[in-house]
Order: sequence, then C-alpha cells, then structure tokens
Amino acid sequence: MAESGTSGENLLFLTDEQLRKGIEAMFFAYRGFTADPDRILAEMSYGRAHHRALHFINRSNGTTVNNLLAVLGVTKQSLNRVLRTLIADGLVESRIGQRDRRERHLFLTENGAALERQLSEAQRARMRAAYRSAGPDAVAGFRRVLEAMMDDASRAQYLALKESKS
Amino acid sequence: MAESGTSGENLLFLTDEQLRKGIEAMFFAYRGFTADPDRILAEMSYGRAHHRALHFINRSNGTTVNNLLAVLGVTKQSLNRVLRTLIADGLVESRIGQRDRRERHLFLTENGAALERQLSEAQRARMRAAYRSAGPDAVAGFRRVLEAMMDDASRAQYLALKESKS
DNA sequence: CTTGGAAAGTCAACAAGACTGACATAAAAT
DNA sequence: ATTTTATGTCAGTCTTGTTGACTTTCCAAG
Repeated sequence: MAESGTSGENLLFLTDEQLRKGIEAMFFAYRGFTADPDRILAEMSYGRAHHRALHFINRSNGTTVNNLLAVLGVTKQSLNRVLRTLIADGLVESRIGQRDRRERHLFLTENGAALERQLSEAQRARMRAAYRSAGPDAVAGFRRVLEAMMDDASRAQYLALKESKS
Repeated sequence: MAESGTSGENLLFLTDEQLRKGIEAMFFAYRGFTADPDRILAEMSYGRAHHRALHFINRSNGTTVNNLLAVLGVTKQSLNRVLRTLIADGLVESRIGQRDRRERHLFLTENGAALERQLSEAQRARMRAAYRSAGPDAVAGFRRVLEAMMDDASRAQYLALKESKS
C-alpha cells in the first residue's frame, strides 16, 4: 500500500510452484519456530498449550479467562485444564475481579515469569538470528506477508495486541 | 547476503518488543495458514496429519514410508495410523518395492489426488492473496526470514524438495 | 549356507490436548 | 425475580503424538 503504488499488484504472476514453496516454507519454519521452547517444556512435562497461556498472560498481565479464550481460540474446558495445572504448580495466580467479582484476573507469579522468560528467550534467540541473517528489508516483508495471511479475527487480535503495549 | 553487503547485520538493533511482535505474527499467521484446509478436513473427519501426508506424497510421488517419516518428523507408528486410513479409504496406494521388498512406495489414487488438490488450492488461495497484497519485495523477504528460521534438518529437507521439482 | 543383526513396516496401548455437552455457582444486568 | 454472563467442572470422544513388542525382509559375517 505504501510505496508499491497502485499498479504493483497486477504485475504479480504467481505459479502454483511458487506458492507451494511458500506453503512448505511455512510448514518447516513453524517447526523451527516451536522447536526450542518445546524442548524446554518437554523436560517439565508441560506442552505448547502451557507456553501459549504463559505467553499471553505475560503479554497482558491481569487479563481475564474470557480474554485469554478469545486470543487463544480454544474452548474454556481446554484452557481450564492448562490453567489448573499452572495455578497448582504456582506459576499463575488467579485473582477475583474487584469491579466484577465473576471475573478471574490472571497474573504470572515469580516462578511463572521466570519460566516465561526462559521460553520466550529461546524463541527470541531464534527469531533474532533469523532477522539478522535476513536483513531489515526482509523482516519488513516477512511481517507484511504474515499479517496478510491472518484471518480477520486473528488480525484484529494481533493488531490490538500490537497497539496495546507499544 | 546478496545486496545488503557486509555491514548490514551490525546495524540491526532488535528490541524484545519487535521480536515479540514477530513471534505473535507467526502464531496468528500460522492459524490463518491452516484454517481453510482444516475446515475442509473436519467435514470428512480427517485431520491435519492426513493433509500433510497427502501433500508430501503428491509432492514426491512413489516415496517410501521412511522418506515420508523423515520429512514429516513424526514416528512411523504415528504416520502409519494416518496412512492406514488413507489406504483403507482409497486415497493412497501402497506398493511393495521391487528392488527392496521391505519398502512400501506410496502413490495418490485419483480420489487422493482430487482431495489433495482441493486442500492445497484452498491454502494456495490464501497464500496467493497474501502475496499479492504484500507485494513481490515483501514475498522475497518473507521467504528469506522463514528459511533462516528453520532448524538445520528442516532447512536441508526444504531445500532438497525445492530443488527436486523445479 | 546359515545365522544374526539391521531396516521397514505393522499392531497395541497409552498420553496430551483439542473438542462437545451437561451442569453448577456466583454475580451482574434487566 | 429472572435472565444473562463469567467461570469452573465432570464425562466422554477424537486426533495425533508417544513407546514397546512384533513380523518380514534384506544383507553380511562366520
């Protein structure tokens, strides 16, 4: 939209082969993307679901269960199983809401924050290395394509999160 | 490596915030990436695992089970369950190897090829739209970052596949 | 030639983590 | 007072990953 002007899109001929390469690149890259945290999690018998919960609680500290459900896109039963173990293990604290006492606000404990840092640092290290080796222009393009690939609901959440903490 | 020269990498300052945005972009984009095929698969009580098998059998027709295992990165038992249903449903054909009768060579039947086309076309449509809206430079950057993000084993497989059919 | 190991694949049983559905409780909203 | 909302729980199912035990086939060393 910015510098490519109005004519750029029509000039883009995309063969099925090019698209297939993009599809396979996503498949293999996502595996790399999750590999490091997965290794750490496996040692403590947690899974990717725990990682996602820790990530978004850290991201939006004090968020409610309902907010988390919307972001993660899972059922409350599924999330609840994960939250229950995180709370039991002392990584997450659930506080009853003050304005609305039905709500539970979720916070990371010190231990929870420590694990989140360990997991996200592993993931950031890989992302940092990829960004550095690809260069700044590639990074901008990477982000543009990913944003265009989200479905509308995900993009709305992504942009909302993007704003909220910048 | 190409046009960014030798000094580019040092100029790249990456805050944890920027990296977090990249991580979340991957998370949300991958959800969009798989959403369309997942909807189709759910209707026929197949899952993502079936899609992956169909994709790579189509990609390398006549491949062996062992080859497929290496690409998909799962155990042979896990793959076998998926293959069994695909074979039972007449989407995949398994032929005993001629040189080595221990090997099973895998082929898509007409029905299998039709389903693979349906699934991959849904995925290509989204990828095509994302590529078009992001523009050619962004696409090049997207691919560069994804390749850099793969772990070595995945990248080797990705590059091998990339060559083999071009 | 035979025997023993390696390789390819299959069967069985189990676990994580997603799902649905039904139900309970408490608090807010009408 | 009734309904709606937010959350939690129990029970059961499904997909897809795991490990362990097994068969068939191949190959190579004695």
